[in-house]
Amino acid sequence: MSEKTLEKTYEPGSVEGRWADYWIKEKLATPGERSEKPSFSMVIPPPNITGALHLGHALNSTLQDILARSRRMRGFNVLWLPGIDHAGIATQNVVEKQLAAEGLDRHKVGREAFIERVWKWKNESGGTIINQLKRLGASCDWTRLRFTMDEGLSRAVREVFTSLYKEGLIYRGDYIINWCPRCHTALSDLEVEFNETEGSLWYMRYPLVKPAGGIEYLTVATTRPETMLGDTAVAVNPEDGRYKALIGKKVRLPFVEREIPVIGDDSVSIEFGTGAVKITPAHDFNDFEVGRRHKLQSIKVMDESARMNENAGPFKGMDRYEARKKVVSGLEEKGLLEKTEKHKLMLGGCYRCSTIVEPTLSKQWFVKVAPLAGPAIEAVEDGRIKFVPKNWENLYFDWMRNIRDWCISRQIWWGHRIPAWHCRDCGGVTVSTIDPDKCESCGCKNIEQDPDVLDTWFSSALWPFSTLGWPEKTGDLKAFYPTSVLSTSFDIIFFWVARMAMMGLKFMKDVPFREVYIHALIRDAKGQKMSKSKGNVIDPLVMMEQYGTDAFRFTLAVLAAQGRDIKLAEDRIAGYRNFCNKIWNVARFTLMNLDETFFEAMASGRARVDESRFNMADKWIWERRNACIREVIEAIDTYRFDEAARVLYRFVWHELCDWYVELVKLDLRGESGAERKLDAQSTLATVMMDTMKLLHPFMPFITEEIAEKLPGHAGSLMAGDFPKEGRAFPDEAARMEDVMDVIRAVRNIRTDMNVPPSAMADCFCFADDPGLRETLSEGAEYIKLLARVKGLVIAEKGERPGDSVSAVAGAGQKKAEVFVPLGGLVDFEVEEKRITKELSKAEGEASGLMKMLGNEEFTKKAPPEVVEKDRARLEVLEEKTGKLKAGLERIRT
RNA sequence: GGGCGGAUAGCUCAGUCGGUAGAGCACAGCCCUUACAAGGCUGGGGUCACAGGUUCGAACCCUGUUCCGCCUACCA
Repeated sequence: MSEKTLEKTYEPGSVEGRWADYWIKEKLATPGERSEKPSFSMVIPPPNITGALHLGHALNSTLQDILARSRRMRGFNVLWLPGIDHAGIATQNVVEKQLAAEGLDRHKVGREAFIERVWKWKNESGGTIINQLKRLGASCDWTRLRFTMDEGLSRAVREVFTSLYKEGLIYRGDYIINWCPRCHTALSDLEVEFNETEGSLWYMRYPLVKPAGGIEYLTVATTRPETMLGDTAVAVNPEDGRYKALIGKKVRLPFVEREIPVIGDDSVSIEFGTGAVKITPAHDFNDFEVGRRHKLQSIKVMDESARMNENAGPFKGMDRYEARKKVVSGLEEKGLLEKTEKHKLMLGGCYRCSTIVEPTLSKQWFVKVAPLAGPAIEAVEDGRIKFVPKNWENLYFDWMRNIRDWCISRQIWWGHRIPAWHCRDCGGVTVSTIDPDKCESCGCKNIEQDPDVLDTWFSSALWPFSTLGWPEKTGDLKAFYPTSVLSTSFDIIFFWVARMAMMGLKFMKDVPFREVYIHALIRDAKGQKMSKSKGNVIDPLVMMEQYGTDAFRFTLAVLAAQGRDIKLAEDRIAGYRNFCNKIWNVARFTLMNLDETFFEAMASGRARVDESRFNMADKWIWERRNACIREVIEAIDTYRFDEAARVLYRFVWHELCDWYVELVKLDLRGESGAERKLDAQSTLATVMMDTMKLLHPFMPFITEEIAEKLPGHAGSLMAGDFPKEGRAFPDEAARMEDVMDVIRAVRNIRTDMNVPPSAMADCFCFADDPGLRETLSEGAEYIKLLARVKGLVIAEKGERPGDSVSAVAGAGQKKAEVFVPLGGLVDFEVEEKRITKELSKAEGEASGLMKMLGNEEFTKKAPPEVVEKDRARLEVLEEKTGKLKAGLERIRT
């Protein structure tokens, strides 16, 4: 007995923390400085500093960890760089809430003190997700942890901003942007989330200044009546016969009594509404464009909180929704409201606070995207960046080709402050990487830095090179840029992938990553999106606590099929918890069977696995092991994590545990001699260790815990190597399968004939093929042990034993007829049914094959190997049906 | 409106070259056989959404239909 015994069940809670700490303490995820090994690098998609680990993070981190650990074990110099982003708006919201609780607000506190406060919050409670990732076992290089507001990364931001500005790719201008009236900041197009809402369409009459041809007024339809106060035109389609004559005429805007022109513009749909559209350039994206085309005046009617301003006449001071009601009722009183219809529309809300966004004219900083997008499109077109699965490329192209300029300024304080200084004297703008002390234009010192900060995604776009030290020319950049792969969710292809591609190509002259793996989205068991409001959120930390991190990780991996959403049900995790326990117990079995003699042999080097000393069972498991290694590597390299996990599951449970462990028990008992016992122990121990290595990228904790106790292992699996395929034994493995088939056939008979498991049976195997007889003789002890057989006879043919039940065994080329005598216990009726069933199945299959082989078209046109395969199959089936028929004959006579 | 994806066992899903439809879970029967009852053995269960087409042969390729997701869009 080994001293290293295991508990009967696996207790993840007691081992996970120890290993997580150990990996970090030993810095096992830190790549070698000057490594000869090929590089493999990834940057983590930086989670928000305000965030907690959710299933999306857990999935993505698990998959990345599988990549990182397997590559590391396979001899790559792996860098997986972790970090977090500063989440400008979200973080500011958190701290503003704190201030509000103290009866303060950021304006009372002041900019400098406020930012200090945010840093304080960051240091105290920000980035909890980092610890949660460590808990998940993520093998990031924690010594390289980065934060978007770090000094180095901030320098990269300034460098990029300045460079793009000098090149004219960053500009400042009056544009219509999405404004959040609660956060008081501009939002980029992507930060607005649209939802279908039940609204109304109001039909409003604008009186003509000079009624003509009996027409008194023009009716326009709108979903936002309050914006009419800022209307500066009414547009109609120039092709619209109804209104053609009115183009150039004027209408009088109710309430504010402004005279505005009727204009012709192609963008107006003739069919929708009345065919006449009110134009509010200061509060609508489309109207803004129309306004530019027709050089219309823009009149803002709301302030930064979306309250009506001085331009709103009698509605000044009202909230926009109150104003809407008052405008509608006012029009009604004047008889200018024609009708109201129910109308579904898409309303945009702030992605941080869901407040309905107000399109507003405002002075903002923009990145001119088109010149940057071109090269980024090309990089995907010519394959320098590959998407997996490939169809996501379409989404990328669509967006990149229809891209609008990116609004990068935010009216908040937490973030990278825009490195632009405005001159109070001459109005000139000075943009610089280092704080200037005078105006570039007039040389005066009366300058002031722009108050705005940059969109958080601006710094995230630089992440793949800023984290490696850019703009310094560092060794890390040289070794790890471009990164090998970026793993992320499809919903940030726009936010992040596309922008990284643009910035990487612009500033590094190379793609930021060679492959982009887009993982699935996790939904609940019913296929619904998880959300706090629905209450169907599964907390990964709770799952890890309850079922063990390894079980949880394995579940995520096995569900991560490409191109499909993941429906996560808790009982799946429980299922893989059982798998962990199975692994634990086969390890337990192994350790229980490695005795003193074995350890002594180990010490003297005699217990090394020796392929030339394998017996039939050893060769079979070795063959399966080789296949497992091959298939796992192939699957991981093509991002088929589900396939890899399935292969492992099958190997461990159905090959190693169900068969090899049962087969090897014979030799472990010492009945085949001490030498054979030692060989069996060596094979078992080796296969177990290899199994731990194979599983390690998926289940890092349990595998380390077990490997530590297995003989001949020191240190960590993580730092060790990955198993390599060994010698192949295809023919020997097939022979083992023939033996297994006989075992299955006997078990089958036993169950069907209700032979109690405790009763031993006799068995006769008749086989024409001498090779098969030899195989079965070699496997005789296995058949006895695993099919619970007492007396076993193997012969070419013989007297059919009396009162026996028969079956035909063999998945291989040749069939054996198996008889189990049951004394007086045979229920011939049951037996007849059994055989008839099997016979009809075989005959059905055979007749299908015969029909096909009888078809000349098939034999002529199908590839010869397919025809040959089917011929052989038919032959085997005919042998089988013959034997079954003979069996039936015997029963009936 | 445009685009993408899906429909295979009771459930969740694999199925890569077009060549015998698979797994896990669930279910049923028997079993506490010394690694494991979070287990073992055995079994039942499918018109591959529907209709055509291509082919010797289709779950797979093509066309159309139905249903279900998701993403996008300036019909105010």
